[in-house]
Amino acid sequence: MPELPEVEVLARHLRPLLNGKIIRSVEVRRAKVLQPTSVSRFQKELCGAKFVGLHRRGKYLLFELRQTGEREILLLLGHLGMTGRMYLAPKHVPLPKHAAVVMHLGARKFIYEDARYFGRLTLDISAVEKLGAEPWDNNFSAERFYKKLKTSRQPVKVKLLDQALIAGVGNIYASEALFRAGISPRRAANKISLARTEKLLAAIRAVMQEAIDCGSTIPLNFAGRQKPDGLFYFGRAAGTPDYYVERLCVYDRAGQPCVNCGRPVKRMVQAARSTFYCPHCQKE
DNA sequence: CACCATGTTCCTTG
DNA sequence: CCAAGGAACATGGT
Repeated sequence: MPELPEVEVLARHLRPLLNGKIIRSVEVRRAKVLQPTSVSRFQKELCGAKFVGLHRRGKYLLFELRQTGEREILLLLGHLGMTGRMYLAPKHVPLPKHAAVVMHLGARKFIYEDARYFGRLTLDISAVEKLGAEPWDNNFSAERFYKKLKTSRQPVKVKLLDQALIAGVGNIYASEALFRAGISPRRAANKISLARTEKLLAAIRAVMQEAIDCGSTIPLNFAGRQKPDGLFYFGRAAGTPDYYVERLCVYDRAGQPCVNCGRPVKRMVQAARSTFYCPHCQKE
């Protein structure tokens, strides 16, 4: 469930649940997700530690932990990959098939499960240093965005997925933001005007903020495995009965009418990923 | 069986 | 050296 808005909503959900909880023991069922941290080091560092904070950076979660009586804060980095989930469950419930890491917290346990094991839960936090700006970072102006885009001839859609440029945009919200800004996904990054870049940055922020608001409003079951559980790509804001009615404008809507002009939404492949767009509303 | 999937990293090619 | 493209990772859904 993994672009910036989903991770942000998850962080807000988990923060109060984990805060103050002490890790009694750690079960690693798939060592791959800890890499390059070893299972023994992971267990040694985490056992007895207390959760004292939780932050999001891009699509990453940063858990802050502290051993009793110690000053130093230990950082644990989480990433959900494509199919990762993190949630708390009562201690006695059976583990899901793809549980990768389980932290026993007493009455409850913290579960990281991931059907495809593309995600991470590791003490190696080096990935965060490589990230670009947060979309709302005051230091990240349209001018700076524009200068970054100037250095590449790649299609703008592909550049939006570059986490070193701007952190947190994934395949769904890249298409949505470009539709919102009226920019063709095919447009070369270095050929976008400053004025268009301003529209694009505003669109990215708006699309992300609306998704966060949506995810904060609709009922979510983070432990569930049904389609809308813990996800809100397909949610509609406010707790209306039809909350999983399509909310996105173009993503996964190939062949359906554009919400703007009524002409069919198209799908194409860029850098081996699907892009959805309206050829009429998004000119080159 | 074929093809698709919210992400990142590594290898190859030009 | 760099940018760009594609495969790999591993599993499940349609």
